[in-house]
Amino acid sequence: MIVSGPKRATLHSVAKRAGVAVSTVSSILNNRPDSWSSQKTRDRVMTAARALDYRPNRMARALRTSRFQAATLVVPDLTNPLFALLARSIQRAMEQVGYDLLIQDTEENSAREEKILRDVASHNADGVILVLSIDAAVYATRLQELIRTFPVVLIGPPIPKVQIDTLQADWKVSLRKILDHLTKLGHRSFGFVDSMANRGDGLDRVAIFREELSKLGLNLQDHNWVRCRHEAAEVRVATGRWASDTTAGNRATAFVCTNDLTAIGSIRGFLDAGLSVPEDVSVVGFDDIPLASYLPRPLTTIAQPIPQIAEAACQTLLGRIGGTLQGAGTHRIFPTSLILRETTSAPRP
Amino acid sequence: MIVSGPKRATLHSVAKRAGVAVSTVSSILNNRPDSWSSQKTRDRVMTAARALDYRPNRMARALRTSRFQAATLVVPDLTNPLFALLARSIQRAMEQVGYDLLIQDTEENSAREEKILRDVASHNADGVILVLSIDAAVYATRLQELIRTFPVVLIGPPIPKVQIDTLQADWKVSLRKILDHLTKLGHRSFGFVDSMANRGDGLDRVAIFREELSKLGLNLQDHNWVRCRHEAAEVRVATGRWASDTTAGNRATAFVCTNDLTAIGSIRGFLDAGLSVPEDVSVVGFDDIPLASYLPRPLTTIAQPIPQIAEAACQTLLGRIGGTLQGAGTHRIFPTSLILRETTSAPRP
DNA sequence: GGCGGCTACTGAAGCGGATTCATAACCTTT
DNA sequence: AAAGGTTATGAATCCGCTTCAGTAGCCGCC
Repeated sequence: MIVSGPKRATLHSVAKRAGVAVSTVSSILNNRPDSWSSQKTRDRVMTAARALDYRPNRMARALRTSRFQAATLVVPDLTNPLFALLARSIQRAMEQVGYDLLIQDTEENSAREEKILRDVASHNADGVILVLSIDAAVYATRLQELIRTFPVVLIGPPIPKVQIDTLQADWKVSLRKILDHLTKLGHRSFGFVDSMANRGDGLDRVAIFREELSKLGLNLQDHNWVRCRHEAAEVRVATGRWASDTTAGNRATAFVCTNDLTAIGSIRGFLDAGLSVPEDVSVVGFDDIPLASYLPRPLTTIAQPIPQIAEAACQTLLGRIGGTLQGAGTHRIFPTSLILRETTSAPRP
Repeated sequence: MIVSGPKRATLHSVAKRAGVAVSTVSSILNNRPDSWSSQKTRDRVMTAARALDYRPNRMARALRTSRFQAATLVVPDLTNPLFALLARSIQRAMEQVGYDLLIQDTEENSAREEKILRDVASHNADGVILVLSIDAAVYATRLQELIRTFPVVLIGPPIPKVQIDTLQADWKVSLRKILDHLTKLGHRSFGFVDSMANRGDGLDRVAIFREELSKLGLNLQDHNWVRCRHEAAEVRVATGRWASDTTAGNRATAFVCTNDLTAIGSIRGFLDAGLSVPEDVSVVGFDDIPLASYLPRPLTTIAQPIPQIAEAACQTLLGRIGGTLQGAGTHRIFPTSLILRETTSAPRP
């Protein structure tokens, strides 16, 4: 259990063993494009490096190149499988290029989020991929300032007036797919469940939902708009309350939820209230977390192309870090697909 | 979007502005216990630092102190809320002491796990907290060698002959609690569902299960031992197969699962086969993930004290990193509690 | 008044690797 | 064989910070 083991090999020790200069070793090991050292020297150096099990000291390298070779990922809730999946994909993409990934969980706590955002530039990382839990516009000023000196990529909708790179799933078209599916089944009265009313794209989402609804000549009635601040816990209560509210006319026969966890909570709430899914209410989720298919009633939901989003986010961030990507913020939207399972059916006649 | 902003303040620039030496600034900002500088100088330095928005360059500090102030966490599956929760708790504990947290997900892939283990010491981190997905004994040699030069803490059962620090939940007592609860309900025939037959403590777990069972004069019959390599997907199939296997005598009326995800998959399998839970089979999980209480049938399960385990793991790791903890590996076991919900009931008469 | 003992601060040496630039070695060419 | 042109090599410097030996100034004491 001796933690301070034998001295690690350094460039210097490799150079000595190979009988060449430190700089020679450095340029050979990093195979610098110019300076083609002779094959002989090259071999000598490689052999020595291998023999000594040389690994560059990342601290020294970082100091010299002012690059950690690491990035930070900030998510609202690591516990949500969607973000875990995102984290996994991003980590995979990053490790391809030798980057480490730091993960910060804001736990959907805005004070914490603010703090993390303030300090994000003083961690062992060269840039950050951000998924915010409250409306990103709130941070407009801070972000504007941050990106001046630190590479940032935002997964979420663009922020007006802020020149930041963004990536997001196509919520509008997703909604269109959902509504198309539900109306074909015969639904005419829709509800919306928003588990994080203060979520980054929260307002945006309902707004677009309303817009799509209106194209069908429908609208979202207030009593069918169920919202609360957190995940499953509160959603369950909120949908339960909706279900037992007998006063409201024109009750929704199908609910669209902003994510799968919310959908699961909603279903629980409906069940609590004696409503069965999908017989009494249809429910559609968003994200297609792995669990969605293993629920007693496999969830109909929208799948996001997480690996692609992750990959693109990394490329963008690396572009900013390396300076190959410059200029105005880029914005990308990714297509989604509707996964039909068992929580949607025709409404009761 | 200018990423290479204005030059950040350095110790040197702060020193110049305050009109003192670099070393003075350093010792004041780190308020070194000795060297009580005069209040006057202290103020001057603080003011200058604030004015310049000075933040120590972590790369330089790391190089000098040969400490990244960061740790790695390796988990088998970030997607499992248990590990997400663990990651969150560890991150919280680490940030208390100014440490960053790197997260690596082995994705329950042993090749990947092996690779991660091999490279774990060459990342931007000072130590690692390990949760393995396959029997840790497999890595005995590698781990033995690793801890010679790199601080490691293992969350899981101790490995024979390896002097490594370990922490784990009390599986034996947990089982006792589960069996106690189930036998009181009248169950006499038990089954075991192991979703990761190759999981670190896998063998260990069945062995202890058998042991506890034998204390009650019972035993685990082979056809009631359902196992497979992965989570929900395979479990569902496996339990479904069990359920439809009519040839077996003395079929289990209650199943103990090694984790909640497995329990959820099992329930799904039973349901598929037309068995209802808990009327036909009782099911007990392990972990008490947040979702457990929101399932249509809230899950009876064992809760682990994740925050405490996380905290202790961090303390241990930091102790090794800082050298305050030395000598033989320490081993800690944490108490768990049985959470009674709705997936257990008396067996059919 | 010279000496030791303080206090309050300073100077300079690295940490390990990247990079620049001068020099050395080698090879053409005339 | 000397000049000219490559290419290979190594010494020096720097990155920003910590650390520690050390100095200057001051006080009190025999």
